[in-house]
Amino acid sequence: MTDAARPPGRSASARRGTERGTGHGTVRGPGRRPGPTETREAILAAARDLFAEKGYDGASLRAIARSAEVDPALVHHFFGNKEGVFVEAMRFPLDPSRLVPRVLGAPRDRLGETMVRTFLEVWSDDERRAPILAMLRSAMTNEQAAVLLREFLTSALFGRAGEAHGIPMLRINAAAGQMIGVMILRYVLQVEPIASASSEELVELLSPVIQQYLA
Amino acid sequence: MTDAARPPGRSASARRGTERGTGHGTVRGPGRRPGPTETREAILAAARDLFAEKGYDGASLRAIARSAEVDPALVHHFFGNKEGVFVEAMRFPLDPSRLVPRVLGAPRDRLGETMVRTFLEVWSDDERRAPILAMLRSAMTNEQAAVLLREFLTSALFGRAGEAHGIPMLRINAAAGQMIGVMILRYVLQVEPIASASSEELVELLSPVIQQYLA
DNA sequence: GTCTATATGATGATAGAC
DNA sequence: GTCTATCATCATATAGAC
Repeated sequence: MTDAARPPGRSASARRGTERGTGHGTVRGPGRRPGPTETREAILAAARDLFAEKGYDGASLRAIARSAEVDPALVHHFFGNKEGVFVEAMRFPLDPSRLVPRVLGAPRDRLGETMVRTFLEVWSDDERRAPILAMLRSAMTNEQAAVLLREFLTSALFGRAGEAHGIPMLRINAAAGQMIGVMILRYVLQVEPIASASSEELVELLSPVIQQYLA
Repeated sequence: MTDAARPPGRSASARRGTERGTGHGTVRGPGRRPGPTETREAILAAARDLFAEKGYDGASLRAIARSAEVDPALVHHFFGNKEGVFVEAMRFPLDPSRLVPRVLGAPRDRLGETMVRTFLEVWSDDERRAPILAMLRSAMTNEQAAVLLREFLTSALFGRAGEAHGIPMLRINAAAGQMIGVMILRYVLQVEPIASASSEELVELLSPVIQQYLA
């Protein structure tokens, strides 16, 4: 179902406040409520966080509803089923059509550094890390999610990079493996000292290796 | 409502399908059966497989019992609770006191190659890959498992390597990240072409990088 | 749009019969 | 040692009232 029917403008509402139900702080005039816009987004935000933390199987619809402070039945109402919530929450985890050209558009002798910086930039940002972590965690134990992530990696990222610059696919895989592995150690397992290392330290450490793979 | 009559679903006492044997060829005289040895091991074998496939949270005790063809209550009888099964199944996923010296005992100019070969050897073997995959999958979504794996990595593997050879810990982390990331792409996500690459191809591809980190 | 109520089934765990 | 029976809790999903 498309979100064709959106109420115009007007975003003031006490929907997600600390208290719900009777007695909002904001006085609302007569007329219909602002519509599903806010609730829908609240559910998606909660879903992204929970999928990121627990993976697809570990994040329950009820927990998502609880976190978004809505009724579990509403989640079904908006998205049909759990898979619907997931694919919607995973929409545009990152935009490869922007990121890949940015990395590969760098001077040939700085490909490695640029890729490392791009990776670190995305993973440092909570908002952008969440959907990626969600995909990764889900793909580790859920076959459907694994297929989704594999397709995304091969066609949207690796393929785009390979055909445009003639870099052997195996080397792209190795470079990606280096970055993914480091991100898991840093952000998931939180192994020291790499978890606390600064971005600059990591750029210095990893750039030569990625450069070696890509050039 | 109490569902009093639950169909057992399988025949009375078809004990084990695969003959796991006692291991020693000695003929046993009359008397009582060898005890719980077989059943216990069967449960652990099934647990290792299921934890490897689904991770800690995804593998249920009932599924483990089903796979081992024993009653679910037996699992509790032997191991107390789910955590008990897990720690028992994870006993000696690999022996760091053998592997680390083997890698670091190599000639200095072949450290990288030796580490890559050791990694590939362990991961290529289904029996040895299973418990590692189980730990990794579990650690991705379960905090307790993550602590377990982090402790194991830092103290048993990285620490041992670092203090003995004066290699900066951050470089060890980076090398481990490279190998872990590649193993995930190869064995979990099964991204091509790295999933189908031969061991020799990977040795050629990865050894220089690991060498660079460790030397 | 929102919620109550409910159908249906799986999970971890325990008590106790043989 | 092995199993039946049961508990309390959680899950996904649906039907339908307001």
